[in-house]
Amino acid sequence: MSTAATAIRAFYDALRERYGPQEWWPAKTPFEVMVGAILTQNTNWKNVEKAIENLRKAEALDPHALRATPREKLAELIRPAGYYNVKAARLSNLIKTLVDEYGGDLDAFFAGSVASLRERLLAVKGVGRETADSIILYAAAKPTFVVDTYTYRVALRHGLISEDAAYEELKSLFEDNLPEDASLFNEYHALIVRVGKDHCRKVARCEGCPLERFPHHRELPT
DNA sequence: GACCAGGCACATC
DNA sequence: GATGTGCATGGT
Repeated sequence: MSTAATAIRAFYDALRERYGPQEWWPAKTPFEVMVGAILTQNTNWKNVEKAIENLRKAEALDPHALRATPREKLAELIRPAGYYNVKAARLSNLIKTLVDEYGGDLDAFFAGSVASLRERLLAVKGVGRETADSIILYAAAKPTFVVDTYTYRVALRHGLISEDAAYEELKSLFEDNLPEDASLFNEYHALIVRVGKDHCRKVARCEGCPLERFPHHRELPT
């Protein structure tokens, strides 16, 4: 087995042992996962929760209701999540596709291969690679590895990648060295976010990190 | 008051 | 293809 594969698996074991199952994504339904995936772009999850709660209270948290909500009203409701005008437009784009082309039926929207679903999602303006992968993994429960800032930081700080590693490179690093299993990808990404929040922020607190015994403490780019 | 947080599209070179 | 910029709230 390659060095990378050994490290990827050892990291997982160490994280899983320390933290246990994460039971992601923190949402009640696949549709809420989709909404949350847009709202959490470059944004603290706590703020997203407030926005989702506003949508719920306004009874706008389902495909058809959200489709019928005017842009300005939507922006107002999701305000706590920040970038509210941009996100209202992005959310509208995604919901418009879901409702107008798939009748608001998530199973229909999610049908087919991971590759085809990913293309379908990336065609929506406002859905980039991380958002698409999050929806595929956490809403559709299909195997794709989600890369985010935490994935990058943890992998860089612990010597798995170089500073200029691209998204797809990081994604392949995990996918090529793990069995193709949606449950495993789900758990692994959630654990990375967990250790990222606890220990691997821009200003790292490496003491007590479950990955402490691995090569670490490489500086992050500014 | 600065810094940070589970990105993305767009302009420009 | 790489790099820079606007978008915005709420917690530390």
